[in-house]
Amino acid sequence: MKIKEKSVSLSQKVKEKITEYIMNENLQPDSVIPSEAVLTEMLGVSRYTVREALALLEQDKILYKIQGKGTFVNKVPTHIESGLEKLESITEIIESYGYEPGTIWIGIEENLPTKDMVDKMGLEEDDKVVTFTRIRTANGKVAVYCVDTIKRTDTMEKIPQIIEEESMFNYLKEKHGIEPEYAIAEIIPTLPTAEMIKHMKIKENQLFLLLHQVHYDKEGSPQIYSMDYFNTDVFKFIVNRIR
Amino acid sequence: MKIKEKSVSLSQKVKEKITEYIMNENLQPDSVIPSEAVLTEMLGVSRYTVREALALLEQDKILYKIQGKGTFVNKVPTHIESGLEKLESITEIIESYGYEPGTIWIGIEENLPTKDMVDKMGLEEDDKVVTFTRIRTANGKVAVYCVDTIKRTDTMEKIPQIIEEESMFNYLKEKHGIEPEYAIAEIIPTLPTAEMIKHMKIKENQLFLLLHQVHYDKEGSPQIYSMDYFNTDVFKFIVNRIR
DNA sequence: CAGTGGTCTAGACCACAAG
DNA sequence: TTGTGGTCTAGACCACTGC
Repeated sequence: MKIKEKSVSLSQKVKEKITEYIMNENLQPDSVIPSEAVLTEMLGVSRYTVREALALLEQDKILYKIQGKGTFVNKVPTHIESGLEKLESITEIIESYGYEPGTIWIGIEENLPTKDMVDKMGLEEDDKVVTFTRIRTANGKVAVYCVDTIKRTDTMEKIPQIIEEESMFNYLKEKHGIEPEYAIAEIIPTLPTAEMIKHMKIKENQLFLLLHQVHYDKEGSPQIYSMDYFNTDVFKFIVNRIR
Repeated sequence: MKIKEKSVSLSQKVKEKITEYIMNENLQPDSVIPSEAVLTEMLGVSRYTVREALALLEQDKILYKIQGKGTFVNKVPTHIESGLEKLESITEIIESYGYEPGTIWIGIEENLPTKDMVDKMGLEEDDKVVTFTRIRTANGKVAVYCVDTIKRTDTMEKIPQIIEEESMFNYLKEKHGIEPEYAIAEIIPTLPTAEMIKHMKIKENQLFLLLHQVHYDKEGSPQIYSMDYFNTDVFKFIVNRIR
Protein backbone atom coordinates (compact mmCIF):
# COMPACT_ATOMS: atom_id res chain seq x y z
CA MET A 1 0.00 0.00 0.00
CA LYS A 2 1.30 3.33 -1.01
CA ILE A 3 1.22 6.20 1.44
CA LYS A 4 -0.93 8.97 0.06
CA GLU A 5 1.40 11.75 -1.01
CA LYS A 6 0.27 15.19 -0.08
CA SER A 7 0.35 17.17 -3.30
CA VAL A 8 1.93 20.49 -2.51
CA SER A 9 0.65 23.45 -4.46
CA LEU A 10 2.94 25.30 -6.80
CA SER A 11 2.57 28.50 -4.78
CA GLN A 12 3.89 26.62 -1.75
CA LYS A 13 6.94 25.48 -3.67
CA VAL A 14 7.51 28.99 -4.96
CA LYS A 15 7.17 30.29 -1.41
CA GLU A 16 9.97 27.97 -0.36
CA LYS A 17 12.10 28.96 -3.34
CA ILE A 18 11.77 32.63 -2.42
CA THR A 19 12.58 31.88 1.21
CA GLU A 20 15.71 30.00 0.08
CA TYR A 21 16.66 32.94 -2.14
CA ILE A 22 16.44 35.35 0.80
CA MET A 23 18.60 33.03 2.90
CA ASN A 24 21.18 32.40 0.18
CA GLU A 25 21.57 36.06 -0.70
CA ASN A 26 21.64 36.78 3.04
CA LEU A 27 19.23 39.67 2.56
CA GLN A 28 19.02 42.00 5.54
CA PRO A 29 15.83 43.56 6.94
CA ASP A 30 14.37 46.33 4.76
CA SER A 31 16.35 45.29 1.71
CA VAL A 32 14.35 44.89 -1.47
CA ILE A 33 13.76 41.55 -3.15
CA PRO A 34 13.46 41.07 -6.91
CA SER A 35 10.30 42.48 -8.47
CA GLU A 36 7.36 40.25 -9.31
CA ALA A 37 8.24 40.44 -12.99
CA VAL A 38 11.79 39.26 -12.29
CA LEU A 39 10.64 36.47 -9.98
CA THR A 40 8.19 35.36 -12.66
CA GLU A 41 11.11 34.85 -15.07
CA MET A 42 13.54 33.49 -12.48
CA LEU A 43 11.15 30.81 -11.32
CA GLY A 44 9.38 30.13 -14.60
CA VAL A 45 5.87 30.50 -13.19
CA SER A 46 3.11 32.99 -13.79
CA ARG A 47 2.82 36.26 -11.94
CA TYR A 48 -0.34 34.99 -10.24
CA THR A 49 1.61 32.16 -8.63
CA VAL A 50 4.40 34.50 -7.57
CA ARG A 51 1.85 36.84 -5.99
CA GLU A 52 0.22 33.94 -4.17
CA ALA A 53 3.57 32.94 -2.72
CA LEU A 54 4.39 36.53 -1.76
CA ALA A 55 0.97 36.88 -0.09
CA LEU A 56 1.76 33.83 2.05
CA LEU A 57 5.14 35.27 3.00
CA GLU A 58 3.50 38.59 3.82
CA GLN A 59 0.99 36.81 6.08
CA ASP A 60 3.90 35.18 7.87
CA LYS A 61 5.41 38.65 8.27
CA ILE A 62 8.50 37.56 6.36
CA LEU A 63 7.95 40.27 3.73
CA TYR A 64 6.09 43.52 3.36
CA LYS A 65 5.07 45.36 0.20
CA ILE A 66 4.87 49.02 -0.72
CA GLN A 67 3.02 49.85 -3.91
CA GLY A 68 5.19 51.56 -6.46
CA LYS A 69 8.39 50.77 -4.54
CA GLY A 70 8.78 47.05 -4.14
CA THR A 71 8.74 44.09 -1.79
CA PHE A 72 11.01 44.11 1.24
CA VAL A 73 12.37 41.74 3.85
CA ASN A 74 10.88 42.16 7.29
CA LYS A 75 12.66 42.33 10.63
CA VAL A 76 13.64 38.96 12.03
CA PRO A 77 10.50 37.82 13.73
CA THR A 78 10.65 36.86 17.36
CA HIS A 79 6.91 37.30 16.97
CA ILE A 80 6.19 34.06 15.18
CA GLU A 81 4.47 32.46 18.17
CA SER A 82 0.83 31.94 17.39
CA GLY A 83 -1.58 33.38 19.87
CA LEU A 84 -5.10 32.97 21.12
CA GLU A 85 -6.53 34.05 17.77
CA LYS A 86 -5.49 30.64 16.49
CA LEU A 87 -8.00 28.02 17.57
CA GLU A 88 -6.17 25.06 19.05
CA SER A 89 -7.16 22.27 21.37
CA ILE A 90 -5.81 22.48 24.90
CA THR A 91 -3.71 19.42 24.16
CA GLU A 92 -2.10 21.32 21.29
CA ILE A 93 -1.58 24.40 23.44
CA ILE A 94 0.16 22.40 26.17
CA GLU A 95 2.34 20.62 23.59
CA SER A 96 3.25 23.92 21.95
CA TYR A 97 4.76 24.96 25.28
CA GLY A 98 6.90 21.83 25.16
CA TYR A 99 5.05 20.20 28.05
CA GLU A 100 3.60 16.72 28.30
CA PRO A 101 -0.21 16.91 28.46
CA GLY A 102 -2.14 14.79 30.94
CA THR A 103 -5.74 14.44 32.09
CA ILE A 104 -7.41 13.91 35.46
CA TRP A 105 -11.07 13.05 35.01
CA ILE A 106 -13.63 14.66 37.29
CA GLY A 107 -16.67 13.22 35.58
CA ILE A 108 -19.15 13.02 32.74
CA GLU A 109 -22.76 14.00 33.36
CA GLU A 110 -26.02 14.40 31.54
CA ASN A 111 -27.79 17.64 32.39
CA LEU A 112 -30.37 20.12 31.28
CA PRO A 113 -28.82 23.12 29.56
CA THR A 114 -28.44 26.39 31.40
CA LYS A 115 -30.20 29.48 30.09
CA ASP A 116 -26.91 30.72 28.62
CA MET A 117 -26.39 27.41 26.81
CA VAL A 118 -29.88 27.55 25.34
CA ASP A 119 -29.17 31.06 24.04
CA LYS A 120 -25.70 30.50 22.68
CA MET A 121 -26.10 26.94 21.37
CA GLY A 122 -29.55 27.41 19.87
CA LEU A 123 -31.06 24.60 21.97
CA GLU A 124 -34.59 23.92 23.16
CA GLU A 125 -35.14 24.04 26.89
CA ASP A 126 -35.94 20.34 27.05
CA ASP A 127 -32.87 19.30 25.08
CA LYS A 128 -30.31 17.30 26.98
CA VAL A 129 -26.62 18.12 27.18
CA VAL A 130 -23.55 16.15 28.22
CA THR A 131 -20.85 17.82 30.27
CA PHE A 132 -17.26 16.60 30.49
CA THR A 133 -15.24 17.92 33.42
CA ARG A 134 -11.50 17.40 33.53
CA ILE A 135 -8.31 18.81 34.91
CA ARG A 136 -5.59 19.09 32.30
CA THR A 137 -2.00 18.91 33.42
CA ALA A 138 1.26 20.04 31.87
CA ASN A 139 4.26 17.97 32.95
CA GLY A 140 2.08 16.81 35.83
CA LYS A 141 1.37 20.36 37.01
CA VAL A 142 -2.24 21.48 37.26
CA ALA A 143 -2.82 23.69 34.25
CA VAL A 144 -6.45 24.01 33.19
CA TYR A 145 -9.84 23.17 34.67
CA CYS A 146 -12.02 22.26 31.69
CA VAL A 147 -15.79 22.06 31.53
CA ASP A 148 -16.95 21.13 28.03
CA THR A 149 -20.59 20.71 27.10
CA ILE A 150 -22.15 19.33 23.92
CA LYS A 151 -25.71 18.59 22.90
CA ARG A 152 -26.93 15.06 23.64
CA THR A 153 -27.76 13.45 20.31
CA ASP A 154 -29.41 10.19 19.29
CA THR A 155 -26.09 8.80 18.11
CA MET A 156 -24.87 8.84 21.72
CA GLU A 157 -26.59 5.73 23.06
CA LYS A 158 -25.05 5.77 26.47
CA ILE A 159 -22.78 8.18 28.21
CA PRO A 160 -19.23 6.88 28.54
CA GLN A 161 -17.66 6.69 31.98
CA ILE A 162 -14.41 8.12 30.76
CA ILE A 163 -12.72 8.92 27.48
CA GLU A 164 -9.36 7.40 26.67
CA GLU A 165 -8.55 9.89 23.95
CA GLU A 166 -6.31 12.65 25.27
CA SER A 167 -7.71 15.40 23.08
CA MET A 168 -11.38 16.34 23.30
CA PHE A 169 -11.18 17.72 19.75
CA ASN A 170 -9.97 14.37 18.41
CA TYR A 171 -12.58 12.46 20.38
CA LEU A 172 -15.45 14.62 19.15
CA LYS A 173 -14.19 14.49 15.57
CA GLU A 174 -13.84 10.72 15.48
CA LYS A 175 -16.87 9.69 17.53
CA HIS A 176 -19.39 12.36 16.65
CA GLY A 177 -18.12 14.04 13.52
CA ILE A 178 -17.90 17.35 15.34
CA GLU A 179 -15.10 19.51 13.97
CA PRO A 180 -14.80 23.09 15.23
CA GLU A 181 -13.72 25.58 12.59
CA TYR A 182 -13.80 28.70 14.71
CA ALA A 183 -14.73 29.84 18.21
CA ILE A 184 -15.81 33.00 19.93
CA ALA A 185 -14.11 33.33 23.28
CA GLU A 186 -14.72 35.71 26.14
CA ILE A 187 -11.76 36.27 28.42
CA ILE A 188 -12.65 36.75 32.08
CA PRO A 189 -10.21 37.18 34.95
CA THR A 190 -11.43 35.14 37.87
CA LEU A 191 -10.65 33.52 41.19
CA PRO A 192 -11.04 29.76 41.54
CA THR A 193 -14.40 28.28 42.50
CA ALA A 194 -14.76 26.12 45.60
CA GLU A 195 -15.00 23.10 43.32
CA MET A 196 -11.69 23.96 41.69
CA ILE A 197 -9.92 24.56 45.01
CA LYS A 198 -11.10 21.16 46.23
CA HIS A 199 -9.83 19.28 43.18
CA MET A 200 -6.75 21.24 42.28
CA LYS A 201 -5.07 22.02 45.59
CA ILE A 202 -4.42 25.65 44.82
CA LYS A 203 -4.30 28.86 46.78
CA GLU A 204 -7.54 30.80 47.10
CA ASN A 205 -6.06 34.02 45.77
CA GLN A 206 -4.51 32.41 42.71
CA LEU A 207 -5.68 34.33 39.63
CA PHE A 208 -7.16 32.39 36.73
CA LEU A 209 -8.21 33.32 33.24
CA LEU A 210 -11.53 31.87 32.24
CA LEU A 211 -11.90 31.27 28.51
CA HIS A 212 -15.64 31.11 28.03
CA GLN A 213 -16.12 29.81 24.51
CA VAL A 214 -18.60 28.59 21.98
CA HIS A 215 -17.10 26.53 19.14
CA TYR A 216 -18.71 26.51 15.71
CA ASP A 217 -18.32 24.23 12.72
CA LYS A 218 -17.70 25.42 9.16
CA GLU A 219 -21.42 25.89 8.58
CA GLY A 220 -21.67 28.20 11.59
CA SER A 221 -23.59 25.80 13.86
CA PRO A 222 -22.62 25.93 17.54
CA GLN A 223 -21.04 22.64 18.60
CA ILE A 224 -19.23 22.93 21.92
CA TYR A 225 -19.85 25.17 24.92
CA SER A 226 -16.78 25.31 27.08
CA MET A 227 -15.46 27.01 30.18
CA ASP A 228 -11.71 26.60 30.55
CA TYR A 229 -10.01 28.01 33.64
CA PHE A 230 -6.32 28.53 32.90
CA ASN A 231 -3.68 28.68 35.59
CA THR A 232 -1.75 31.83 34.74
CA ASP A 233 1.31 30.49 36.52
CA VAL A 234 1.66 28.00 33.70
CA PHE A 235 0.36 29.88 30.64
CA LYS A 236 1.06 33.18 28.97
CA PHE A 237 -1.86 34.49 26.95
CA ILE A 238 -0.71 36.09 23.73
CA VAL A 239 -2.92 37.65 21.07
CA ASN A 240 -1.63 38.83 17.73
CA ARG A 241 -3.64 41.90 16.81
CA ILE A 242 -3.86 43.20 13.25
CA ARG A 243 -5.03 46.61 12.08
CA MET B 1 -12.53 71.90 -3.16
CA LYS B 2 -13.69 68.49 -4.15
CA ILE B 3 -13.66 65.69 -1.65
CA LYS B 4 -11.40 62.95 -2.85
CA GLU B 5 -13.59 60.07 -3.92
CA LYS B 6 -12.46 56.72 -2.79
CA SER B 7 -12.38 54.52 -5.87
CA VAL B 8 -14.04 51.27 -4.93
CA SER B 9 -12.60 48.14 -6.45
CA LEU B 10 -14.70 46.01 -8.74
CA SER B 11 -14.50 43.07 -6.33
CA GLN B 12 -16.05 45.29 -3.66
CA LYS B 13 -18.93 46.18 -5.95
CA VAL B 14 -19.40 42.52 -6.86
CA LYS B 15 -19.38 41.64 -3.17
CA GLU B 16 -22.25 44.08 -2.63
CA LYS B 17 -24.12 42.73 -5.63
CA ILE B 18 -23.90 39.20 -4.27
CA THR B 19 -25.02 40.38 -0.83
CA GLU B 20 -28.03 42.09 -2.44
CA TYR B 21 -28.78 38.93 -4.36
CA ILE B 22 -28.84 36.87 -1.16
CA MET B 23 -31.16 39.42 0.46
CA ASN B 24 -33.51 39.70 -2.53
CA GLU B 25 -33.82 35.97 -2.99
CA ASN B 26 -34.23 35.68 0.78
CA LEU B 27 -31.80 32.77 0.84
CA GLN B 28 -31.88 30.81 4.09
CA PRO B 29 -28.81 29.43 5.94
CA ASP B 30 -27.18 26.44 4.23
CA SER B 31 -28.89 27.12 0.91
CA VAL B 32 -26.62 27.14 -2.10
CA ILE B 33 -25.87 30.27 -4.11
CA PRO B 34 -25.25 30.29 -7.88
CA SER B 35 -21.98 28.72 -8.97
CA GLU B 36 -18.97 30.83 -9.81
CA ALA B 37 -19.55 30.21 -13.50
CA VAL B 38 -23.13 31.46 -13.26
CA LEU B 39 -22.16 34.51 -11.20
CA THR B 40 -19.49 35.30 -13.78
CA GLU B 41 -22.18 35.50 -16.46
CA MET B 42 -24.82 37.15 -14.27
CA LEU B 43 -22.52 39.97 -13.24
CA GLY B 44 -20.48 40.26 -16.41
CA VAL B 45 -17.11 40.04 -14.69
CA SER B 46 -14.33 37.50 -14.76
CA ARG B 47 -14.22 34.49 -12.50
CA TYR B 48 -11.19 35.98 -10.72
CA THR B 49 -13.26 38.96 -9.62
CA VAL B 50 -16.14 36.75 -8.53
CA ARG B 51 -13.74 34.64 -6.47
CA GLU B 52 -12.24 37.75 -4.87
CA ALA B 53 -15.71 38.88 -3.83
CA LEU B 54 -16.62 35.43 -2.53
CA ALA B 55 -13.38 35.31 -0.56
CA LEU B 56 -14.32 38.58 1.14
CA LEU B 57 -17.77 37.25 1.97
CA GLU B 58 -16.23 34.06 3.32
CA GLN B 59 -13.92 36.09 5.56
CA ASP B 60 -16.96 37.91 6.90
CA LYS B 61 -18.54 34.50 7.57
CA ILE B 62 -21.45 35.35 5.27
CA LEU B 63 -20.67 32.36 3.05
CA TYR B 64 -18.80 29.09 3.21
CA LYS B 65 -17.52 26.91 0.39
CA ILE B 66 -17.25 23.16 -0.06
CA GLN B 67 -15.15 21.95 -2.94
CA GLY B 68 -17.11 19.93 -5.45
CA LYS B 69 -20.45 20.95 -3.91
CA GLY B 70 -20.85 24.68 -4.01
CA THR B 71 -21.01 27.91 -2.05
CA PHE B 72 -23.53 28.25 0.77
CA VAL B 73 -25.09 30.91 2.95
CA ASN B 74 -23.91 30.88 6.55
CA LYS B 75 -26.02 31.13 9.70
CA VAL B 76 -27.10 34.63 10.55
CA PRO B 77 -24.14 35.95 12.41
CA THR B 78 -24.69 37.37 15.86
CA HIS B 79 -20.93 36.89 15.92
CA ILE B 80 -20.01 39.82 13.76
CA GLU B 81 -18.54 41.81 16.63
CA SER B 82 -14.83 42.18 16.11
CA GLY B 83 -12.66 41.06 18.95
CA LEU B 84 -9.24 41.61 20.42
CA GLU B 85 -7.55 40.17 17.35
CA LYS B 86 -8.45 43.39 15.57
CA LEU B 87 -6.01 46.13 16.52
CA GLU B 88 -7.97 49.23 17.47
CA SER B 89 -7.16 52.30 19.51
CA ILE B 90 -8.81 52.50 22.91
CA THR B 91 -10.83 55.45 21.63
CA GLU B 92 -12.20 53.20 18.90
CA ILE B 93 -12.90 50.39 21.36
CA ILE B 94 -14.86 52.71 23.66
CA GLU B 95 -16.80 54.14 20.73
CA SER B 96 -17.60 50.66 19.42
CA TYR B 97 -19.37 50.03 22.72
CA GLY B 98 -21.48 53.11 22.05
CA TYR B 99 -19.87 55.09 24.86
CA GLU B 100 -18.44 58.60 24.80
CA PRO B 101 -14.66 58.44 25.27
CA GLY B 102 -12.95 60.87 27.65
CA THR B 103 -9.45 61.37 29.05
CA ILE B 104 -8.05 62.32 32.46
CA TRP B 105 -4.36 63.13 32.20
CA ILE B 106 -2.01 61.81 34.87
CA GLY B 107 1.17 63.08 33.25
CA ILE B 108 3.89 62.92 30.61
CA GLU B 109 7.41 62.06 31.64
CA GLU B 110 10.83 61.44 30.16
CA ASN B 111 12.49 58.34 31.54
CA LEU B 112 15.15 55.76 30.96
CA PRO B 113 13.73 52.56 29.51
CA THR B 114 13.18 49.52 31.69
CA LYS B 115 15.02 46.31 30.92
CA ASP B 116 11.88 44.89 29.35
CA MET B 117 11.52 47.96 27.11
CA VAL B 118 15.13 47.66 25.97
CA ASP B 119 14.50 44.02 25.04
CA LYS B 120 11.17 44.40 23.34
CA MET B 121 11.68 47.75 21.64
CA GLY B 122 15.25 47.13 20.49
CA LEU B 123 16.59 50.18 22.37
CA GLU B 124 20.00 51.03 23.75
CA GLU B 125 20.23 51.36 27.50
CA ASP B 126 21.04 55.07 27.27
CA ASP B 127 18.15 55.82 24.96
CA LYS B 128 15.44 58.02 26.37
CA VAL B 129 11.75 57.22 26.34
CA VAL B 130 8.62 59.29 26.89
CA THR B 131 5.75 57.88 28.90
CA PHE B 132 2.16 59.09 28.67
CA THR B 133 -0.09 58.13 31.57
CA ARG B 134 -3.84 58.63 31.31
CA ILE B 135 -7.15 57.38 32.57
CA ARG B 136 -9.62 56.78 29.79
CA THR B 137 -13.30 57.08 30.59
CA ALA B 138 -16.43 55.73 28.92
CA ASN B 139 -19.50 57.92 29.49
CA GLY B 140 -17.56 59.42 32.37
CA LYS B 141 -16.97 56.06 34.05
CA VAL B 142 -13.38 55.00 34.73
CA ALA B 143 -12.59 52.43 32.04
CA VAL B 144 -8.88 52.00 31.35
CA TYR B 145 -5.61 53.04 33.00
CA CYS B 146 -3.19 53.60 30.11
CA VAL B 147 0.59 53.80 30.26
CA ASP B 148 2.03 54.30 26.76
CA THR B 149 5.74 54.62 26.11
CA ILE B 150 7.56 55.63 22.92
CA LYS B 151 11.20 56.23 22.10
CA ARG B 152 12.37 59.83 22.52
CA THR B 153 13.49 61.04 19.10
CA ASP B 154 15.23 64.17 17.84
CA THR B 155 12.03 65.38 16.22
CA MET B 156 10.52 65.76 19.69
CA GLU B 157 12.11 69.01 20.79
CA LYS B 158 10.29 69.36 24.03
CA ILE B 159 7.87 67.19 25.84
CA PRO B 160 4.32 68.49 25.72
CA GLN B 161 2.47 69.09 28.94
CA ILE B 162 -0.67 67.53 27.64
CA ILE B 163 -2.08 66.32 24.35
CA GLU B 164 -5.35 67.71 23.10
CA GLU B 165 -5.94 64.90 20.66
CA GLU B 166 -8.29 62.32 22.13
CA SER B 167 -6.74 59.33 20.39
CA MET B 168 -3.10 58.44 21.02
CA PHE B 169 -3.00 56.62 17.68
CA ASN B 170 -4.08 59.77 15.83
CA TYR B 171 -1.63 61.95 17.77
CA LEU B 172 1.31 59.67 17.04
CA LYS B 173 0.37 59.36 13.39
CA GLU B 174 0.03 63.08 12.80
CA LYS B 175 2.89 64.38 14.96
CA HIS B 176 5.46 61.63 14.64
CA GLY B 177 4.43 59.57 11.63
CA ILE B 178 4.06 56.52 13.82
CA GLU B 179 1.38 54.18 12.52
CA PRO B 180 0.97 50.80 14.16
CA GLU B 181 0.10 47.98 11.78
CA TYR B 182 -0.01 45.14 14.26
CA ALA B 183 0.61 44.44 17.93
CA ILE B 184 1.52 41.51 20.12
CA ALA B 185 -0.45 41.59 23.33
CA GLU B 186 -0.09 39.57 26.50
CA ILE B 187 -3.24 39.29 28.59
CA ILE B 188 -2.66 39.25 32.33
CA PRO B 189 -5.32 39.18 35.03
CA THR B 190 -4.34 41.57 37.76
CA LEU B 191 -5.37 43.57 40.79
CA PRO B 192 -5.00 47.36 40.68
CA THR B 193 -1.73 48.95 41.72
CA ALA B 194 -1.60 51.49 44.56
CA GLU B 195 -1.16 54.21 41.94
CA MET B 196 -4.33 53.13 40.18
CA ILE B 197 -6.37 52.93 43.38
CA LYS B 198 -5.27 56.46 44.26
CA HIS B 199 -6.27 57.95 40.92
CA MET B 200 -9.29 55.86 40.03
CA LYS B 201 -11.23 55.50 43.27
CA ILE B 202 -11.85 51.80 42.90
CA LYS B 203 -12.14 48.86 45.22
CA GLU B 204 -8.94 46.99 46.04
CA ASN B 205 -10.33 43.64 45.02
CA GLN B 206 -11.62 44.84 41.64
CA LEU B 207 -10.21 42.57 38.94
CA PHE B 208 -8.49 44.15 35.94
CA LEU B 209 -7.17 42.79 32.69
CA LEU B 210 -3.76 44.12 31.79
CA LEU B 211 -3.09 44.27 28.08
CA HIS B 212 0.69 44.38 27.88
CA GLN B 213 1.47 45.24 24.28
CA VAL B 214 4.15 46.16 21.82
CA HIS B 215 2.92 47.86 18.64
CA TYR B 216 4.81 47.46 15.38
CA ASP B 217 4.66 49.37 12.10
CA LYS B 218 4.36 47.77 8.68
CA GLU B 219 8.12 47.28 8.49
CA GLY B 220 8.11 45.34 11.76
CA SER B 221 9.83 47.99 13.88
CA PRO B 222 8.54 48.29 17.45
CA GLN B 223 6.90 51.66 17.97
CA ILE B 224 4.80 51.76 21.13
CA TYR B 225 5.16 49.92 24.42
CA SER B 226 1.94 50.03 26.32
CA MET B 227 0.35 48.71 29.50
CA ASP B 228 -3.41 49.15 29.49
CA TYR B 229 -5.37 48.11 32.58
CA PHE B 230 -8.99 47.48 31.61
CA ASN B 231 -11.84 47.65 34.08
CA THR B 232 -13.71 44.40 33.47
CA ASP B 233 -16.90 45.95 34.83
CA VAL B 234 -16.99 48.06 31.67
CA PHE B 235 -15.47 45.83 29.01
CA LYS B 236 -16.04 42.36 27.69
CA PHE B 237 -12.98 40.82 26.10
CA ILE B 238 -13.86 38.83 23.03
CA VAL B 239 -11.44 36.97 20.77
CA ASN B 240 -12.45 35.38 17.50
CA ARG B 241 -10.39 32.24 17.12
CA ILE B 242 -9.88 30.51 13.79
CA ARG B 243 -8.65 26.98 13.11
C1' DC C 1 9.22 59.11 -17.48
C1' DA C 2 10.14 53.95 -16.22
C1' DG C 3 9.42 50.50 -12.80
C1' DT C 4 6.87 48.81 -9.03
C1' DG C 5 2.81 46.42 -6.98
C1' DG C 6 -2.73 46.28 -7.47
C1' DT C 7 -6.56 44.82 -10.17
C1' DC C 8 -8.90 42.50 -13.81
C1' DT C 9 -9.75 39.45 -17.98
C1' DA C 10 -10.09 34.91 -20.55
C1' DG C 11 -9.05 30.53 -20.70
C1' DA C 12 -7.23 26.02 -19.04
C1' DC C 13 -6.67 21.89 -16.24
C1' DC C 14 -7.14 19.57 -11.67
C1' DA C 15 -9.49 17.66 -7.34
C1' DC C 16 -13.57 16.54 -5.31
C1' DA C 17 -18.70 15.37 -4.66
C1' DA C 18 -22.78 13.23 -6.28
C1' DG C 19 -25.70 10.80 -9.32
C1' DT D 1 -19.86 11.49 -16.02
C1' DT D 2 -21.13 16.20 -14.83
C1' DG D 3 -20.73 20.24 -12.16
C1' DT D 4 -18.53 22.33 -8.45
C1' DG D 5 -14.66 24.97 -6.38
C1' DG D 6 -9.09 25.10 -6.43
C1' DT D 7 -5.03 26.24 -8.98
C1' DC D 8 -2.40 28.11 -12.67
C1' DT D 9 -1.17 30.63 -17.10
C1' DA D 10 -0.61 34.80 -20.17
C1' DG D 11 -1.61 39.16 -20.93
C1' DA D 12 -3.55 43.83 -19.97
C1' DC D 13 -4.29 48.27 -17.77
C1' DC D 14 -4.26 51.11 -13.46
C1' DA D 15 -2.13 53.58 -9.27
C1' DC D 16 1.71 54.84 -6.99
C1' DT D 17 6.83 55.90 -6.42
C1' DG D 18 10.94 58.17 -7.59
C1' DC D 19 13.92 60.07 -11.08
